[in-house]
Amino acid sequence: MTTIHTAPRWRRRPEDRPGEILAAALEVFGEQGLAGARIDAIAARAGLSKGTVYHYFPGKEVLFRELVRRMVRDGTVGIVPADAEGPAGELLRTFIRGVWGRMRTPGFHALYRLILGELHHFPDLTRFYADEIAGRTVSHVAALVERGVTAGEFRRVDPRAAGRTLVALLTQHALWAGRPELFPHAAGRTDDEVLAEIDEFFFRSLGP
Amino acid sequence: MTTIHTAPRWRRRPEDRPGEILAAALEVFGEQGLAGARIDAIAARAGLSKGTVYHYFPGKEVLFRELVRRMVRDGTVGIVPADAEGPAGELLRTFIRGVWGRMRTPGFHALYRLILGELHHFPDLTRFYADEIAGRTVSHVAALVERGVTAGEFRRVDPRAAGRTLVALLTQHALWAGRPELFPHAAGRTDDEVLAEIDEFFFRSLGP
DNA sequence: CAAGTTTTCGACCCGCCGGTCAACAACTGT
DNA sequence: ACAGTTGTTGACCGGCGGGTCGAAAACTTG
Repeated sequence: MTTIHTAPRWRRRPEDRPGEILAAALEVFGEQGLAGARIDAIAARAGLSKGTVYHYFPGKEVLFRELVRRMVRDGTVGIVPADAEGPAGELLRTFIRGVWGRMRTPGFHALYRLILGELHHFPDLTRFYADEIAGRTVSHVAALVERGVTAGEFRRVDPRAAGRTLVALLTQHALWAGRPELFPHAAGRTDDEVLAEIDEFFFRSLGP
Repeated sequence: MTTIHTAPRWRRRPEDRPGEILAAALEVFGEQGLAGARIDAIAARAGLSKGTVYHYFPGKEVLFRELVRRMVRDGTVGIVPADAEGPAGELLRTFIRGVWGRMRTPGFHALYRLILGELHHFPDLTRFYADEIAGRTVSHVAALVERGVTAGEFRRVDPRAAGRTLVALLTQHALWAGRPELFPHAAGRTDDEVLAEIDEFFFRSLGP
């Protein structure tokens, strides 16, 4: 008599589940919004059943909070480096490439949509995002611009205005690039071309 | 015996109802999203009961469609004027002021949020928006920039890239200005100051 | 391999909300 | 003043989906 070791119908992988669930949640929340997302859909996209989701997260709202909090935190890592050496223009260009790279990942759209559309339900997360992301990035650019101004590398501009300008250009172009069916202006442009456009316009207006 | 004409408990105003309902719907949809908005809430905000909403609109989705369609259509009127006389710089500045004025109304946020977050449920509206708004505005700016370039008023730039730049700046700054608790960068700036920033940056990078 | 542990499943419960409808109140015409 | 019309109401229904829970399957330990 041969004992047949069939493959188990499913495996226990408690280490990986939370991450898988959060990844699926980002997709579904990003497409359907907080209210429109169904837990069944998140579970299915993660290859699980609903009960398992509730085994790791106590409810929809907590899952949402955890997701946003993690995304926002991870989004900052590496984006805002300690002040480095070199001309401000170079530092700004590496910063631009770094931010652009992150913004062109599929997760960025979902996250931005959630921040814009759902974050007001969570005042603490609103404050967290405003402080950790929105405020910091502009301030960081402003600091770099200011260095360039005092070094005579750029003309005298309001550093914070320049920071807003750059962040606005990057954000909006990333949004457009991710939804070509909705924003046809950028159709046919590669990421590098778009980046070159932004670079050209931004630094041109900083020149003396 | 005196006949007392008490004021009626409610009045029949069939002409005004659709508009009132749509206005309330814009607010509630804007705050809660398509799935999160409750018809009761829309009715209450319009000072009506749920049944009346269903008297004028056959259902939630149709109400949403009607709302977006009307908003998008009204949003274009006057924004894109026929080609007028004068230097391109002047035409661009009046265009900028016009667009900025519309974008700084409270309805713009709600609408933009809905376009970004919900419009993918309605492919026909997606196409409609892409064609009527997103495409046209950038093309319009590009046309004006091109005039300025051939007239020697601006340096030689890619007109469409310039169009994207301007629209990106206006859109993001309007978004920020409407949510200061989420985007603290622009705190304390008046609309005119923001507009001056955009103007300065944009035209500076068009100069020879 | 047996007993114990923990992950996973899926059937079930129940409150909420989109949608319905009959009654009613505000109008209109005569 | 009365009948007819229709805008408006609010109680009601049914399905959907968030959340629960017992049982079964996958591991672990000895």
